[in-house]
Amino acid sequence: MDKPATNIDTIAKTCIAGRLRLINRVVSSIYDDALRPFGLKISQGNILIFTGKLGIASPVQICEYLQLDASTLSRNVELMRKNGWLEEVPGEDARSRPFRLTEEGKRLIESAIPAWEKAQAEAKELLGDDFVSSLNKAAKRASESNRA
Amino acid sequence: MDKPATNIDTIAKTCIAGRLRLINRVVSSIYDDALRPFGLKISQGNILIFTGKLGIASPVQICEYLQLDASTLSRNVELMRKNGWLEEVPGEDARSRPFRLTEEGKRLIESAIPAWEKAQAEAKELLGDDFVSSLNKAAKRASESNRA
DNA sequence: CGACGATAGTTGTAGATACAAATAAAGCAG
DNA sequence: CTGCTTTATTTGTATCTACAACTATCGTCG
Repeated sequence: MDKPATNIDTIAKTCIAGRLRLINRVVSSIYDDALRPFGLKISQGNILIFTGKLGIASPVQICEYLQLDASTLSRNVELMRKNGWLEEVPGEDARSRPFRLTEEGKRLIESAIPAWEKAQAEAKELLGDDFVSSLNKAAKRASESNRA
Repeated sequence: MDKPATNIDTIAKTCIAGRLRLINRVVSSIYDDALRPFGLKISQGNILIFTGKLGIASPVQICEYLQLDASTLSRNVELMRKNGWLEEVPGEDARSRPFRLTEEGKRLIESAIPAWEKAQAEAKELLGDDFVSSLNKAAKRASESNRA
């Protein structure tokens, strides 16, 4: 009710961003470790997955879904294209550079699924059911937020 | 009960790491925007906060609390030292390089608190109470996990 | 059709992040 | 005291990330 003076200890104990970033580091490392044998990191893995879901994906679509900066996606796509996992698809609008999974990209995903399942189980175990169940709703909200 | 074949759609809909990374991007940008007038980002802010909490902090302590790689911290500390927010403190063990907040660093934190409060409120509003309440427990677990 | 604003991507720059390898000092076994 | 192991940190390298600025194309209004 009252508004106590915020101090360093309060921030250390309650900062949402700090906690999220910490959890993010730990969880990403779980998935990165599991996917390392495939030369894949979860950052790129999620882009591949959404590309596969869309069939033909435009950068702007992926950026909107994942709330990624366009320049970040651009560089990630370039790397995955070099790896042979994605290929460009010519489209009508010359401004856009849509892309899709290559056959090799599809095979990569298929082969990495057991590793993903293992990481997913480990993350669930670590974070607890409460947190994981509330994650969906929060992610939906965040994905739909239009911060710039 | 049964174990259905995991497919791309399942992963897209359920991947914990993907959701966390998405939320992390959105939430970090809320705090970064709020802190930008101070030349501070939330990544460095959290290190400053924990340093302040400890008084004199060693890299290894901060890394353990925040589950940060030592090399990451090393570079972040170097930047903040150049900014005049942190200073080294000589210690007994010549292997360690403990540091603490400078007066300027303390003033920076004090002045940025209202901006932090604003970002914190915005993040809470965006993510919802369920998620935020489950965050503490999850972060504690993640912080104590000894991956690595 | 021509100018102009909106949309889509890329490039320059910089910080955040981690892994592997290198460096340096402490501790310990003998 | 000497050599080996452990601990603490830094450096090399690469990816992830975003902001600002730039380029190219599209749409539209006249």
